[in-house]
Amino acid sequence: MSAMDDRGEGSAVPARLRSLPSRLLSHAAMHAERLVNEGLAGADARKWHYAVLVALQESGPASQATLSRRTDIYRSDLVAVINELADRGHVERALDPADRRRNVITVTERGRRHLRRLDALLATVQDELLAPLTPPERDELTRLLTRLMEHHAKTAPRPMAGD
Amino acid sequence: MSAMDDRGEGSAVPARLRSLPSRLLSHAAMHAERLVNEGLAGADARKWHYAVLVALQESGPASQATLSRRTDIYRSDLVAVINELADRGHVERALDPADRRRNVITVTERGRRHLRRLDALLATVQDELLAPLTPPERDELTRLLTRLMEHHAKTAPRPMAGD
DNA sequence: CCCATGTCAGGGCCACTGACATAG
DNA sequence: CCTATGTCAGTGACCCTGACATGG
Repeated sequence: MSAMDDRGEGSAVPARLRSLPSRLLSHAAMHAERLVNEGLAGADARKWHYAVLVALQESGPASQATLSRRTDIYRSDLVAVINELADRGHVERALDPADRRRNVITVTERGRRHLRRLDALLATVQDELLAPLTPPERDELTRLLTRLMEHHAKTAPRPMAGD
Repeated sequence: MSAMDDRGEGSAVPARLRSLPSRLLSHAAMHAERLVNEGLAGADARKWHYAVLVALQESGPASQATLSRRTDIYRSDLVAVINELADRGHVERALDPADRRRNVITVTERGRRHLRRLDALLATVQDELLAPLTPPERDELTRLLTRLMEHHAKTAPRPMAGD
C-alpha cells in the first residue's frame, strides 16, 4: 500500500482528462465505431461498404474518383472496397467507353437488397449508441456536431484522395 | 458529362451519410485529433504524454500498471510512452524496493513545466475545436458526450491492458 | 498455485502519401 | 504539357492480443 496504491481511487481516470472535449469526442467515436463494426460484421460488411452503396443509390452510377469525393474515402483505399463489394455481387465494375480511364460502378439488385439490410442494421446501432439520450437530446447532439463539421469544412477544405 | 458527372452536385456527400450520428462522431473526433496532434507536435509531444503527465500530477507517483488504469492506455503501449517521457527528462523510472516487479514513475520538475505548457496548448486547441459553439452549447455538448460515456462504462466495462 | 507486473512481438484497421501507367 | 484516373506499395498511429519471465 502507501501513496502509489492501485485499487479504488488510485486507478480512477483524472477529471482533467475525463472532461476534455477532444478526449470525450475520441472516446465516444471509438464506442460508436465499435458498435457499428460489430453490427456490420454480422452482415459481412464494413462501414465503407455502406458509404459506397448509399452514395451509389443516392446519385446513381459513378466512377471511383467520383465515389471517392462523395464518400470521403481515399481513391487508393476505394480500390479494395470496390473489390470487396464486387466479390459479394453488390456492385459491378465496368469500363467506361466514353472515358477509357474510368470504371463505372453500378449497384446490383443484390446490392440494393443488401443496403436495405444495412440501413435497418445501422438504425438499430444509432439507437443503441444514443440510448441514454432523449429524442430532443439526440437532435441537439446531432445539431452541435453538424455545426462543428460545417465550421471545419470551411476552415480546412477536406483533404483529398491520393493526390 | 451525363448521369455520372463529377463536378458540383455529383460529388456532394449524401445526406444519409452526413447526418448519421455515428459518422458525425467519427468525423468530429478525427478533426479533434488532428487539431490535438498538430498542437502537441509543436511541443514534441503526443496525447499519451499528456495523459500520463496529468495522471501523475493528479494522483502522484505510480507503477506502470496503475498508470495504465488511470489513463486507459494499454500496459503494453505504455512502455514506449514512458520511454519517450524519460528520454525527454519529463519522468523518472525507478525500481520499487517494496515490490520488485514494479517501476515507480515520478514526474520531474521539467515534466511539470512541460505539463503546464501542454495544458495551455490544449486549452487553445479545445477553443479552436469548439469555436463555432457558444459557451452554453459547449457545456451541453460536453454533458451529452459525458452521458454517452457513462452509459457505455456501465454496459461495457472498459477493456483492460495486456491481459 | 494463482495473480500482477513490465516487456516484446505482432495483427488489424485506418488515415494518409507517393509513385506510376494510362488516358483525356 | 498538364491533369484525372485507377492502382499499388508503404508508413505510422492506435487498439488490441498473446506470450513470457520475474516476482508477490
